[in-house]
Amino acid sequence: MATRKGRPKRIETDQESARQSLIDAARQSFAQEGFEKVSIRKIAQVAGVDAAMIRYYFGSKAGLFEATVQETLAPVIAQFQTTIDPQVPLNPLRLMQAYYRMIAATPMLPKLIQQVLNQQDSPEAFAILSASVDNIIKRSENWIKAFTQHNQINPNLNPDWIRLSFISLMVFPILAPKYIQNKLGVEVNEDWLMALAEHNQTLLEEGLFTFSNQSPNDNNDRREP
Amino acid sequence: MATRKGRPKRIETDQESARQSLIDAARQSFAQEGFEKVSIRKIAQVAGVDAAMIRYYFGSKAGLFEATVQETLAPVIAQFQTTIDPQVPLNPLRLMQAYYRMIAATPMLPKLIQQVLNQQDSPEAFAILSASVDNIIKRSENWIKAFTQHNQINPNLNPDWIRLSFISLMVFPILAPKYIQNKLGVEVNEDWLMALAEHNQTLLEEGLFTFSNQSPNDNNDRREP
DNA sequence: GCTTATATTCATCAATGGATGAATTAATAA
DNA sequence: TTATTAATTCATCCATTGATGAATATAAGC
Repeated sequence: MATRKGRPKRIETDQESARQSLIDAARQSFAQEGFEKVSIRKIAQVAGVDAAMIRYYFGSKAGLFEATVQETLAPVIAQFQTTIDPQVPLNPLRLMQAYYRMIAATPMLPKLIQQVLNQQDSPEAFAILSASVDNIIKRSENWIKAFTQHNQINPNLNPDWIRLSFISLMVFPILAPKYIQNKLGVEVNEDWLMALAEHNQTLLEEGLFTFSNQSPNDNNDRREP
Repeated sequence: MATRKGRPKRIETDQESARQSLIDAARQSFAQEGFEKVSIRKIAQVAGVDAAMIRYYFGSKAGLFEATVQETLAPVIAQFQTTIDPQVPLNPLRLMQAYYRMIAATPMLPKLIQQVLNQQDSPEAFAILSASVDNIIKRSENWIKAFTQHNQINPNLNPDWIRLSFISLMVFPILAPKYIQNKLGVEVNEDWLMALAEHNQTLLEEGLFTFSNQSPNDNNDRREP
């Protein structure tokens, strides 16, 4: 931004502060290319700022990642947590919708989360995430237990894995590689995500077929007896 | 391996060739840490070989990645393709089982595939993969069309997305970050995967609940009317 | 046996990347 | 007004990395 050295004159236009520009550029770059692949020089260039500003504001590249993830996740997770607030029992559809609204508002979130979860860098961000995950897991345990006790869950399923199934349906579409997303007609925006939530719920409730207990084999399938 | 310079004496023990050691080390390292993160020196060290061997056999780091992915994928994909051979109509359960057998035999495959699909490096490997994906997508189209024409698919579902659902259930568990896998009790070995295949199929066929069309809300759920 | 091809290590180069201190300019406090 | 603090660029250092050209030792062909 600043063309010459020294502290820039205060200007009252709406251009972002250098710090914020860096966070924005970092969020974008880290999500797209991953922590290792992007250089601080590239990020600084995208932000239109000298690379030394990263040290000034965040201490290091890792610090920038930390701050980026935290400032991106924190508000959105907080919002998410209130949406599924503990006063109201956990409802899978509502959980999924809350999650999808969160994603729609910040599309690069999934990739960022994936990175935090994979490379254990950024302990702060990891703490935020794992706390949220633990919360959901914990509450879903009660949910499943209640349903199991009332024999409402299909006895042919492994009850330990229905959370896995639920999360698979919920998360994979928005986490899949772009190539796969294109092949499968994935389009991450609010409308599409809300429709997918309905689709997923219907699938979980009713199954894939018109007539239950019908095998999904091909018409002329010849399987071993 | 060789301690001193020059071509090593031929030895009849069963130790691998340097080339093979490199491929093995690379497969391991690339899958665990990603292309950018691992250095050729690290790979060479794991392989017990000088880093210059990478240039000698593969030309470059990218060449090593290419060769690694190709030599890892090619045989396994070929096997996979025959398992779902075109003579026999595509059966989802069989497809999933074939896929899981492939994964069980080569556990680092999913991460490798993910990398190839994400970073467009390694055009050869990408070609192998996309050919296989295209094949499956194409054949599943027929499968879905047939079912749709006979009104066998739940009309409340979006037929364009049932492949997405299927693949979500199939792929996410083995692709999820380790942290999530642990939380959800994922354990990638043949037995577990085969059981998961059954679970997934049951879920798709019958849905989650004992009584169809029952809403999965909490008992005392208070949702907006 | 001599020559050529093969397989291997070693030393090093050039590029890239992250980190850092200094210089510079503006805002703010005393 | 002056001294201090804040915000910024610039030049540069140092480590890591991928690539490369020897040098060296064995195997293989004639």
